[in-house]
Amino acid sequence: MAAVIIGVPITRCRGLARHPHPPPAMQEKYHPGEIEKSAQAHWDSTGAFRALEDPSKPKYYCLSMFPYPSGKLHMGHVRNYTIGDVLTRWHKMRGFNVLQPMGWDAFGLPAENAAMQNKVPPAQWTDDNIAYMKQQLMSLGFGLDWERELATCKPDYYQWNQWLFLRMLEKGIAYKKTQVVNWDPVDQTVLANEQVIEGRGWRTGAPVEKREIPGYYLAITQYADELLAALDTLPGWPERVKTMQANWIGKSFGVRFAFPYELDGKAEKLWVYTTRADTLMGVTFCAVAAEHPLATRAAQGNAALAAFIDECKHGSVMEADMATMEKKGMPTGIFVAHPLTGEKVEVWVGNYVLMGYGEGAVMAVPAHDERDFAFARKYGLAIKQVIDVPGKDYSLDAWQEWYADKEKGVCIASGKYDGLAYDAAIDAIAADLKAKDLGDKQVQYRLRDWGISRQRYWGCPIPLIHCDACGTVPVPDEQLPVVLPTDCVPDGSGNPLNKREDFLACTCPQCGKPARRETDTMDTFVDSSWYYARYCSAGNATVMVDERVKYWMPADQYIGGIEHAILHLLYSRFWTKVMRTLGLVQYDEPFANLLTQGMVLNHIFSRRTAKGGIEYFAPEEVELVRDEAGHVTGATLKADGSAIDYGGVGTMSKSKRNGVDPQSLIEQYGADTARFFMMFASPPEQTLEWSDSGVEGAYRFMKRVWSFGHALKAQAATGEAGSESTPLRREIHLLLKQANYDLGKLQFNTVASACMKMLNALEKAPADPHAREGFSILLRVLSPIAPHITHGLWLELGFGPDILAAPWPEPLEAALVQDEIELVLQVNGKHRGSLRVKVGADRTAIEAAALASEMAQKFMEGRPPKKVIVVPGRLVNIVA
RNA sequence: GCCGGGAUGGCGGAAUCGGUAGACGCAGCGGAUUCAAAAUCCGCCGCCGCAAGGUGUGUGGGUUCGAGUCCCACUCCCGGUACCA
Repeated sequence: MAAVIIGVPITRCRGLARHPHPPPAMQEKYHPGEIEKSAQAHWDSTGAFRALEDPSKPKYYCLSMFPYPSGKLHMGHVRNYTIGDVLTRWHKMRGFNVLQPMGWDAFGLPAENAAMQNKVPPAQWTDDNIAYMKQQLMSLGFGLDWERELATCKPDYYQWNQWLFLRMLEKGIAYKKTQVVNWDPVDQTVLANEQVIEGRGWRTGAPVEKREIPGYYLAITQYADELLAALDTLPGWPERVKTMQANWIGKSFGVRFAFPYELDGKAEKLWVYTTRADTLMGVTFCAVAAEHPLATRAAQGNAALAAFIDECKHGSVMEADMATMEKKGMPTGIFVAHPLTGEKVEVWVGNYVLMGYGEGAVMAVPAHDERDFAFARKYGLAIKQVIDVPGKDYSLDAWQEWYADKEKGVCIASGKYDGLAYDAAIDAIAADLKAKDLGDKQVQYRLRDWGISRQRYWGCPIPLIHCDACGTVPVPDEQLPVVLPTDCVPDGSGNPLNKREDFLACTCPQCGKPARRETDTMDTFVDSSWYYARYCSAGNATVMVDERVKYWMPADQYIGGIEHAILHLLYSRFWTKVMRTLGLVQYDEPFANLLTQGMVLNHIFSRRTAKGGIEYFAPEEVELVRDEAGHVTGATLKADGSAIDYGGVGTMSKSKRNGVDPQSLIEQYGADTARFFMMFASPPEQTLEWSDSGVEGAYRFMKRVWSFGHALKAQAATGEAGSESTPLRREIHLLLKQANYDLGKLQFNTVASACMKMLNALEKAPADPHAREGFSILLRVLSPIAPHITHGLWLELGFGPDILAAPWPEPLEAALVQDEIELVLQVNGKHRGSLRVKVGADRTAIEAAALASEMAQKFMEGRPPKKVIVVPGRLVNIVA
C-alpha cells in the first residue's frame, strides 16, 4: 500500500529501547515544539498505534471520515480527528485493542478545478496535497496506523469499485437508464449542482439547460425496506440522523392507479401514484412532466405547448429550485377518463412534475393539496371539496392547513364513499380500482436509485466497453483495473478522456473487433462507501476484503460531519448490504456508533463578477461593517475599500474561501493547544462558529500545567501521602467522576474544563499531601486531549514509563465522603439563601431548620407555610 | 418549498432526572510585579439599582411549589435536498 501513496515517509526506528528520544533535562519554560517532537518520535519508534488483530483483547475500531485532499487541513478536520484521537487514546488506556486508520477521499471535482486554474494534472495536485496534509496530521500527534493508509485515486483501491460494479451488473443491481443533468450550452459540458448559480453556469454565466443522457444506476431501492427497518438496530446512532434517513427513504402506503384514455384509436392508461386516494373523487385535472410521452404527443401540432415544454427544459435540476420556483402549466388538450366515474379530466403539462419521480404524472385535487390549490387558482381550474372536517368551513379564499388533514376528515360529495374516514375510504376506493383492473394499493419509497455516472475525468472509470456489434460489454475481471491516465489536464470543455485515443481504443472482449471504452467515471460516493472495510484488509492485492474484516468490523465508532447524515451514510449502509448479499462480509451494518460533529462555520464574503459569476474573499481580506448593536451588516475589501456582500456564516469550504488553516495555530502554540482549544470550544455535536480568541486561554493552561509539573518535581521529596482525605483530594476525585461521566457522553468540552478545574484546585494547595496523586489524575484525564505535554510530564515526574500504558483513573468513593451539605433555600420558588445540614438529616429536621432560618422568616412575612417541598440533597422550597 | 437541528452575558459555552442560571475559559476593568513593556500573579465582571431588592436563557402563550429544561404557536440562523465532499 505504501508504494502507491506519495506522502511523507515515516522514519521507523527499529530499536528495542524504551525511550529512543529521551527528553533533555526538564526545562522550566513550556516549549511545545521540543516536547511534541519527542513524544511523536516515541509513539513512532514503539509502534504505539500499529494495530494488529488480537482476539484475546476487546477491539475498538475508531473511524473518522477520511478527508478530501483539498490542499490543507481545515478546522473541521482538526475537530473531527481530535475527537477520534481522544476516543482512541482513552480506549487504549482502558485496555482495548484500538485501530485508528486514515486515508484519502482523493477523486473529485476540486482537483479538476485546480487543474484548470494551475494547468497541473489532478493526479499531481492530489498527490502533493496528500503529502502536505499527511505531514499536518502527523504534527497534530494523532495516534494513526499509517500502515493501513489508502487513497481512492490509486488503482489498487478503485479496481475493487470496478470489480464490485461488475458483480452488481450480474446481479441486476446495476443497470442503465436515462438521467437528467445540468447542461452548460457554452462550455458544452455537464455541470454539478454546485456549479449552477441562480440557474446559470458558474464560469460562463449562461442559462443552464436540462439534458437527458444515458447513465448507470445502482438499485438502492431494492434495499429500501431493509435500510429503513435496520435503523431500529442502531441504538448508537443519533436520533436526528435516523429520522432524516427514514424521511429520506420515505416509505409511503398509497395507491397506484390509471386514468384510461384513447389516443389515435388505441386504448391507453395514464398511471399515477397517490397517498390520498381518499380524495380521488375530487380530481379536477392531471399533470404530467414535460418529458412525459403524453406531453410529447400533445406537442405535435401545438406550437404553444411545444414552446412551453421547451421552456420547462431550462433551469436547474435541483430539488430546492424545483420546489420554490413558480409553478407553471399548460393544457395538452388531451382528456383522460376518471377511473371511477368515467368523467373527462384534462391533462396538463406542469413544470413541477418530474419525469424521474414515480410515474412522471400526478392526479390533481386542488381542494386538498396545497400545490394543486395554488395551481388551480392561478389557471382558473375547478376546485371540488370532497373532505369535510366537522366544525370547519371550507373557503376558496386562501389555503387552510385542515384541507389536507388525514386524521379528522370524512369523505363528502363522493357518492358511495361519503362518510368514510381516511383509511376506510382508501380501502374502498382501492378495492373498486382493483375490481376494474385499474390499480391497486402499493407501497412506494421517496428514495430513488443511485445514479453513479459522472461525465468527468477525475474519478474511477466505469469498466465497460462499447462495441458496434455487441453493444455494451463488461470488461472481463482479468483485465481489471481499467486504469485512469494520470496526465490529463481538464480545460472545462468536457471530459478529457474523450480525446485520449490510448484510453479509448480497445478490443471487444466478446467479438475481438475494435471497440471504445466508456469514459464516464463513478460518483465519488462510491469510493467512500467502503473504504473503512478496506483499511481492515490493507495491502491485500488479491481480494477486495479479507479475513481481518471479521475481526475489526463493524466500526465501533464513526465520527464525521453532520452534512453526511443522509447520502454518504446511506450509501455506505447500502454498499455494506450489497457486499453481504455477495457473501463478502457477514455484518449487516458498518457503523455501530455514530458521532455527527457539528460543522465549523465562518463568515462568507463574495462579489459578483462582470460575467455574472461569483467570486469569494477570505475573511482576512475584508473589514467587517457593524451596526450599533455590534451585528455584522456588511464588509469592505481591505485592499481597495470597495464594498462587498456579506453572506452570513456558513460551512468552511475551499470554494467559498472561508476556511481557516490550522497550520499557524500549530506553529505558534503547538498541537496540544490546538487540540485542547478545539475540544474545549464547544460540544462535538454542535456547530462551531470560528473565532481566533480563546486559543490564548488554552495555551495559558498548557503553560500552567507545565510549570505546576516543574514545581512538583522539585518538591518530590515530601514523601507519600497518608490515607486521610483532604478537601483537595475530594475535589479532584469529584472532578474525575464528572470527567469520566462526560467522556461516556462524548462531551469533551466539559472534560477539558474539568482538567482546568483540577489544576485550579492543585495550584491553590500545592503542598497538600495528595497533590502528586491529584496531578497524576489530571495528567491521565488530560492525556487523550493533549497527549504530548502529558506524555512528557508523566516521564519527568516518574509516574511510569509511558502514560499510554497507565491505567485510566477511577474515583475513590472513600475520597468523596463528607459530613455536611448545603441546601438551597427557596420561598415561593424564589432563591432566598442556603442551609447547611448534616448528611444524614431527615426530612422533618430539614423542614424545621428551613422554617427557623432568618431568610425564611423574612420572606414568609408572617404567613403560615402551606407546604414545604424537600428535594433530597438539593433544596427546600417553602410555599407560604 | 420539504426534512433535520440550533438560539443562554460583550464572546465560546456550563447547568446529568423539572430544583442555586451563567461553571470553565475569552474579552474587558482595577491592582501587584517591572525603568518600561511582554509574560506572570491577585481581584472585579448578566442587566437595572446607592442599597434592600427587582429582573433575566430568541418571541408570545401555557403546565408546575418551581421551567434554559415539558406543552402550544411563531421568528431568525445552520445542515441536507440526490452531480461539493
